[in-house]
Amino acid sequence: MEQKTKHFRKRDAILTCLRETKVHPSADWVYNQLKPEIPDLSLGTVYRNLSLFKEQGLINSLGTVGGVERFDGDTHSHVHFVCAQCGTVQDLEGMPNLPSLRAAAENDLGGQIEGCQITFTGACRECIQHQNKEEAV
Amino acid sequence: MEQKTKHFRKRDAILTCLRETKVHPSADWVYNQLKPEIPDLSLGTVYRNLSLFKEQGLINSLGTVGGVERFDGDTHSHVHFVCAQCGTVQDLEGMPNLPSLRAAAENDLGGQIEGCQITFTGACRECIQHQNKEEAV
DNA sequence: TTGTAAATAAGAATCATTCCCATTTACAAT
DNA sequence: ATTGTAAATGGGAATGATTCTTATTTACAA
Repeated sequence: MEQKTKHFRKRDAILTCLRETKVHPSADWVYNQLKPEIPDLSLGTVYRNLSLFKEQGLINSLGTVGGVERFDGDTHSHVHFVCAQCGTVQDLEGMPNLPSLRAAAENDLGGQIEGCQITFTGACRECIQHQNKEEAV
Repeated sequence: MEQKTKHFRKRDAILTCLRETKVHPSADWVYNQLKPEIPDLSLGTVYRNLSLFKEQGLINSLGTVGGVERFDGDTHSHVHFVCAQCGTVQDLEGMPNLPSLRAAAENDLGGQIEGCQITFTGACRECIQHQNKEEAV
């Protein structure tokens, strides 16, 4: 019974992991993150639960980056920036006018809007710095 | 030489196909659309050229819908609506404040912004109507 | 202790996308 | 016209993320 203290639902561990990180991870990242503390964790379980959380609205999907789906445990309305080179995702705060944008969209559409996703792409600061170094050689 | 008139680069056919439709198609859709008039077209060629166009900025990718990448031959700045049920994509016109949004993002970021993608999700008019019919039974 | 429904592990299956290489095409030089 | 050659392509194999299947394990209540 020494497991009792360390034992928790894997489901909870996956959700907690997602909520505690800001890297907007993939399923595989979550799996590798948890594997050391939960050695008998299966990748299928990570996929299954992420998919479940998504249905329940507990997390959001950012869509795919480089062919791999990325998730966000922070469901409050915000904007993302994705570096096209390294795949890093960061949050952008202080975006104005999001509600007015949604209102305008609702106005233009015959359907029912449920969600909105705003993603900027480009090159992050680190990738730009690395490029500059290479060019200097 | 009777091919001469009908012959054009497959590359051109793919780009034209994408520019003439508003369905924001997948690679597979483009392939099936062109196959009757170009029987020896290969799916690999469609993927290869779409990928090339994307690099060259001739087309945009909308990301994946239901696990399949969707493309847009219309590169002018606009907003999309994706029906989560049937996967239909439509353009939303008349969105205000997009430039101010980008300016705010640029301000908040240490990197270089190159693109912006705004996507609303929900249920399109047709899917809502179908649901209502079913509920009435 | 037992029944049972949910959760899981492990690995097979699926399927969109990419890769590889032999062949074909376009086009310029001869 | 012929030839050379670099780009484009077809076809099919390879890849890899994701989903599915099934037997097993767990939690928990009776």
